[in-house]
Amino acid sequence: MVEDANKVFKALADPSRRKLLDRLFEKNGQSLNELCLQHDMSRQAVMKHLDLLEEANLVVSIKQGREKLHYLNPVPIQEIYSRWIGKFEQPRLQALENLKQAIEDRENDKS
Amino acid sequence: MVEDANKVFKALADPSRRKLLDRLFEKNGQSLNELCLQHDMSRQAVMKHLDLLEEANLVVSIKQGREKLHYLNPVPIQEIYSRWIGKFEQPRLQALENLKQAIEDRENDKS
DNA sequence: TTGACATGTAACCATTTGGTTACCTATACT
DNA sequence: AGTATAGGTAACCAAATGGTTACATGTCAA
Repeated sequence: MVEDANKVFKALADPSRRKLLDRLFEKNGQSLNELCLQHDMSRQAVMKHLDLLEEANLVVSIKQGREKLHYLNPVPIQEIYSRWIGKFEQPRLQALENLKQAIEDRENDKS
Repeated sequence: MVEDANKVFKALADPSRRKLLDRLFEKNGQSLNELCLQHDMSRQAVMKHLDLLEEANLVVSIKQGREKLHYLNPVPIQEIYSRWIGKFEQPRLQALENLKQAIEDRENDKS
């Protein structure tokens, strides 16, 4: 599966969708209606958000009778971390050092 | 500084802005014009993206003469990871552990 | 089989977003 | 002083986004 990082980032960009992930984190396998109870918008709006989360592969759903149960899939988040975010963490201290140095240089120019 | 996670997520949601961060990762402290050379859009558009990155505190800039130099600030990304993303990773490792255990159990049943 | 419930689809709307062009300001170089 | 260079502001535009309402479909249970 070639995961589309852009879809994941876009999906994570909206607070309502992050809240949905939070709710699923608290209780996995909730139905659409169940998730709607905690969100102050129409069922259809919640469904749209869930669709985006599914397209980003952050949520997996299973139809069970007339209900559709939603499960968290943490893999894309982990992939984003290791492939994209992690590389910023390692040089973090060095970057801060460079920043500090740049500021100090500027201060020296003033005096 | 109470960092606004929403601004960070929104800033990271656009591929052009992630590319800007990537360019700064390769070479820190670039000027606006320098960054424009690698992006197929107007200088003003790049500037807007950099403004958003600054508002999200992902980039810090310093005016030096007539140039404005841009530096990467990895702190918000690290904070997002530890506060929000990390909590999804931990259960994932647990899930993998469970899977590993299940496989080992099955292997033991065979023997 | 009929009614209630859970989900799906479609049309529509306001606001945000990501880009443009045109013009303005500030600094450096001769 | 005058010109080139680097950056800033503003008005504008098309498309994407996040929501709505109205209606349709599928499933359970009496």
